[in-house]
Amino acid sequence: MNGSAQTIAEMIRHRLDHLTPTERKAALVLLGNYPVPGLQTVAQFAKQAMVSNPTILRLIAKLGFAAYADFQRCLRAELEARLRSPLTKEVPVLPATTGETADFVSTYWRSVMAAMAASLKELSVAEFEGAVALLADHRRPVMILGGRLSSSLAAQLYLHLRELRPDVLLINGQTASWAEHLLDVTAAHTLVVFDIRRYQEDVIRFGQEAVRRGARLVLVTDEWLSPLAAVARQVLAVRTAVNSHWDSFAPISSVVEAIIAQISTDRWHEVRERVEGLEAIRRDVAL
Amino acid sequence: MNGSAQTIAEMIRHRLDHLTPTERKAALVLLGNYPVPGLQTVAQFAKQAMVSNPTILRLIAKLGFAAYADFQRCLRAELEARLRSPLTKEVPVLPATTGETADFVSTYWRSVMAAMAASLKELSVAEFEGAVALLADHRRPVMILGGRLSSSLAAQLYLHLRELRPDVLLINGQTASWAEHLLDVTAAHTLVVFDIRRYQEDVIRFGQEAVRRGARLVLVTDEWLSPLAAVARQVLAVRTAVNSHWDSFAPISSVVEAIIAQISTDRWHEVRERVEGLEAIRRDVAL
DNA sequence: GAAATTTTGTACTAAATAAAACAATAAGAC
DNA sequence: GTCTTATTGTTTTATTTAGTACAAAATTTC
Repeated sequence: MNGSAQTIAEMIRHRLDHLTPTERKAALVLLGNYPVPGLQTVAQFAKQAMVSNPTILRLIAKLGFAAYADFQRCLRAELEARLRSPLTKEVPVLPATTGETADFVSTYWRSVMAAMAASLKELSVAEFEGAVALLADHRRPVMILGGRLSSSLAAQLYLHLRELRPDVLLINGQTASWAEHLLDVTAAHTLVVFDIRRYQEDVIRFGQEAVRRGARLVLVTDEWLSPLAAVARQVLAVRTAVNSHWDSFAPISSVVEAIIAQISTDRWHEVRERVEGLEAIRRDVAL
Repeated sequence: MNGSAQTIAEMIRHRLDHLTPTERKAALVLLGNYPVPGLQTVAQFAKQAMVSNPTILRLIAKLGFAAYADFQRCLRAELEARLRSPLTKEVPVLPATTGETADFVSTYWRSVMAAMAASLKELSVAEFEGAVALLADHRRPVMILGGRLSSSLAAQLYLHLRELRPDVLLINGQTASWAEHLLDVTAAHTLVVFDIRRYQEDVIRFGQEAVRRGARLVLVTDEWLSPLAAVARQVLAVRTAVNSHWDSFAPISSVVEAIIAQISTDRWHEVRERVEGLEAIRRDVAL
């Protein structure tokens, strides 16, 4: 068996670009509601992913498994480790290194830091730089969209990016009103979507339609990858699973800040001018 | 099909005394690390439970399934529902030290992690717990306010806290419209303010006036402390200074999440009921 | 634009699996 | 202690399943 401690989900994400289009389709279905599709028979998995049986087998082979049964065994082992704590039980306590306290905040904090560390390892520098290039390009108007909970992250990017450049739009409010924004999307646009579990149908549809209209999509998502990963130009995936019933936004927040920081550094002369201009205006208006 | 409202685990527990000793043995193995044994083949399951194949099949039959495949389909459906829900717990992943790269993201990321680590040391557990107590108290309506950039953090707290309890209000929009909210503030209110450098005059005035009206103020701020610290009941201060022209929100975001996590854990029964109720409504409205 | 190569699906085979029939064992009744 | 019944395991049989060979299609290369 492959001795590495990484999950199959991570393996897939890592090799996603080395897969053929159809294989990627199947892989994304698996990640979409991981790991259930992989627990079915090859035929069922293939049907769900709308590919043929051999494609599934080829995918599994590329991941380094000698047989489909081995792959399933692996998935079940992961699942077992992951489900070990039932809902009713107390939140597991992380091992505290000597001298450190074991209160709730500290424990939680450490699990966030663990997620941050894991995210750093998994975040693709190439994807990140691609996203920065798109967002730093003033000729490309930017639209930003988030889900029900992740809309605060969309807001964070919006509020900061707006300081750095013009033509930034935050899509919020009722879903029904999104149609008008979609109508305005052109091939010149860059769309940033925040989509983390559970992935939102309306957000996904918006992203897909925007891509169909030629926009370039930057997707910020969690380790299980939103279905939008299939059509995104750049995928920024981080670890959000922490010691809580809710996902942590800290790693995502850091991605947003890192983008802002990189743009600020790369184009500091422009940015500085703009920020100073903004402050002057605020000062004047306040009086 | 069977009464699909209950899980297979519940079905088994319910019928445990009507099973033969060997069947019970198998059933308990299944419950032991549910649902993984049931996702294997009959032979594997039987071997793990140290019973014969037909015993497994008889057990499955007694649970009301016509075929083993049906039973597995059911288990997978359960699993899917369980893993998709925000009620799911994740096992935290611990950081693994690795060869360090020196690209921009990595460097930035490390400075955020340093800020996180510093924040953990400086964050007062007593202040945190006091804040949680205030926000968990349903008799106290909550108002949330953020500054120009930190309003995304206010939104984050609002979006999550709203999932856990009623009477949560986010103050946004134009400064001029804040007056009406201020008028509604009573001594029963808890006000949460996010104020980080550079501290905003209007936000500070709002906080001061709210305290004058008897509200209790929870202040979330940076290491340099907003002037509001003078009148705040609880001050949650974290390190936000990082390797950038802008402050990092990750530590603040983590404070927000830690509050949400603590409330979710402490009052899990209430919270679970509420979250399930919300999901039911969302499902219904979607139709 | 034709040839070569890669990608993907169809048709088939060999192996494993679920399920049934039957035999053996254990438990309980009288 | 023998008979009856309930319980469990062994063997066998159809299916289903994973896996393979090969052809079609799509893509790339020249």
